[in-house]
Amino acid sequence: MNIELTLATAVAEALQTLYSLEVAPQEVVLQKTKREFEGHLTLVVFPYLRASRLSPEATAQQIGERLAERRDLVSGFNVVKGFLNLTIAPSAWIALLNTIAEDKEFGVKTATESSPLVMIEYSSPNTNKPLHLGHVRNNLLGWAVAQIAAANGNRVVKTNIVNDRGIHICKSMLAWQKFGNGETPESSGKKGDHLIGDYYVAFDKAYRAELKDLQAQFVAEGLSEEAAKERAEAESPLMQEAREMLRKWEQGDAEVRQLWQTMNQWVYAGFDETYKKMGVGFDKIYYESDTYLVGREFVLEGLKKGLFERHEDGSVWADFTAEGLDQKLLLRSDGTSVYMTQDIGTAKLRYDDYNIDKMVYVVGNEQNYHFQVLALLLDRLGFEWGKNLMHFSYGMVELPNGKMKSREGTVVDADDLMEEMIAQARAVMDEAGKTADMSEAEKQEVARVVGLGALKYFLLKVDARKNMQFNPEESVDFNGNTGPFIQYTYARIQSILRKAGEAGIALPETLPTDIEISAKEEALVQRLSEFATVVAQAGVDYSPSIIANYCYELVKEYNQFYHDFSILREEDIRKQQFRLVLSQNVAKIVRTGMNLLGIEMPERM
RNA sequence: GGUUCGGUAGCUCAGCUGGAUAGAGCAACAGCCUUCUAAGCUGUGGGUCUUGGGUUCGAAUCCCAACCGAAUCACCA
Repeated sequence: MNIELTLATAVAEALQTLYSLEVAPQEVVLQKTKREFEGHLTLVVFPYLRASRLSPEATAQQIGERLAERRDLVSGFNVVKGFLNLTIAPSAWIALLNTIAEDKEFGVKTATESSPLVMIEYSSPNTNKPLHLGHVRNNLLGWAVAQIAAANGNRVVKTNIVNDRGIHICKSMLAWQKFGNGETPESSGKKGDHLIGDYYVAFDKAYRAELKDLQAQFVAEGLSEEAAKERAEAESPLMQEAREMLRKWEQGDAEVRQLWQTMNQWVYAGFDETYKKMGVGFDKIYYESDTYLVGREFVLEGLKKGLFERHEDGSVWADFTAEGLDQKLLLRSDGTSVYMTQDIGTAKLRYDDYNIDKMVYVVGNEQNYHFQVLALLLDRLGFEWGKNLMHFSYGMVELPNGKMKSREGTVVDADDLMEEMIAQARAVMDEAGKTADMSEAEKQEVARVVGLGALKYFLLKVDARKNMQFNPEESVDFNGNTGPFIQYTYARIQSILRKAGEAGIALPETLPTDIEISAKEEALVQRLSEFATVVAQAGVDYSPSIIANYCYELVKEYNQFYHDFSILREEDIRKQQFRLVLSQNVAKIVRTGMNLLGIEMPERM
């Protein structure tokens, strides 16, 4: 039962009989009737005027009369200029609600073995500092995109490439050796990622102090400010030590490797905790320390095949001037890998591990250029999905006074943020006092679900492509277009259903189609049925925000309904049953939608 | 400068495969808790959809240009 398609087919038939016009039902555009007009679906007849050779009004009237013959479907119509507003028969809405109700996974398609395999890379952290607000947006988007892809019948592999090697981790290691006293997560009571992050900051601080001293010294020796700065950067002992450590790491120096292993393990333990709290996870994790050499070999192979060129100093480049881009460095003159090389290596390993049909990289928009080049590179190297790779590019999260800057201490830490949201949810809960009868454990669980729901919804409701503003004060608002508002409505529906159950009200498997229902109820059923389209659309556009906004609109509409109709006090049992089934399905669909976004729903709040 | 992306209410954002009088939330103001959970509902005020052209029955939506903002164009990742 699909009203829109049935109606579109009827319209196509009408166009055929009336005007001998061949139009596929899929091409017939029926839009939702605007609130100010009567009707459910509207056909814009302007496109058919050429065929009808009549005025817009007359054409609409003619098609309307034709459609009105389908009494099971259309109960009336009206014409406003070139707009044919069609009113769908109440029985059709009830039948539609029945089909929605019997489908436990309405709007969601399941994958089969032959479904396309989509690999989604997201998160991709560096191991030298804890996750911050920017990562949170990445993780939530990545998880949601994966869920949506799966809901559209794809096989999905969620992957993470951990940037576990390089100068950045050496800085933390060095600082830990030089400035620390051998503290561990256990001894310090800090999460591993935070501990390492602190040493990274310590390195940076010491390095800057050192640079400043050196620069002053060189200026005193007669160099200009600029030249002194350059020389200081080149000669900084701390940085040289870090580089030396990286060299040792690459040579496999046992001691350095040991330290590296230990410290990375601390960080992973910390990340795991954060991921778990955030509710995200991965099917397969790759480590850059495993992939960077693969990439190098692959580039050298490509070089042999003449795909790339070697410059005099020994560096290897890919030339994309023909594609309108620049030359891109692939190997440094000393033969070591760069970022791009590693991505090639990772791609190669993934291609060996999985039969990937589509690769999606969830990475910030500051890397748009990188992925443009990577697509061309992979294509040139012969990866079938190379040119079809999708860079799911999202905008930055800005604070009210600009970007997050670690040096200014304005970085919003992921762990802190989640804790604050949960604490805030708890405070609101306690103040409202509705959950006074809950156990402490239940209260904590509800606060967790609501606090995280607020954060997740806030970050996902905005179009991913856009930069967005995160106002720490406003974002803890739980009123209006927020996650908690949606969760609250859901919890209320659950409450009604519980009470109905306690009162012994049984819900029929199938509602009879001759119940009298109101326009608001019809509109709600219509809204519910749109969910399938919304999920499909979100799958095409890779857009979690479409689902978020749909959930909000559905819930908002339900709330108005909720205030207009009492359900448990309704005397007409058939009407009551209809409303209960309707509410139940609103809850079901909202839960499905929110779960796609990684947002849990509380049974009470 | 090149490339890419954005500019919608005081603020944060929907709407963008062209359709009727451009929508929410926040903030402001006025109402609604003996009635299924007030994290709610109702109402009021708030807009030359950056600007200028073009396409057409019709443009916030598509095209071109300008202006403003962001990102990027490293032997960093």
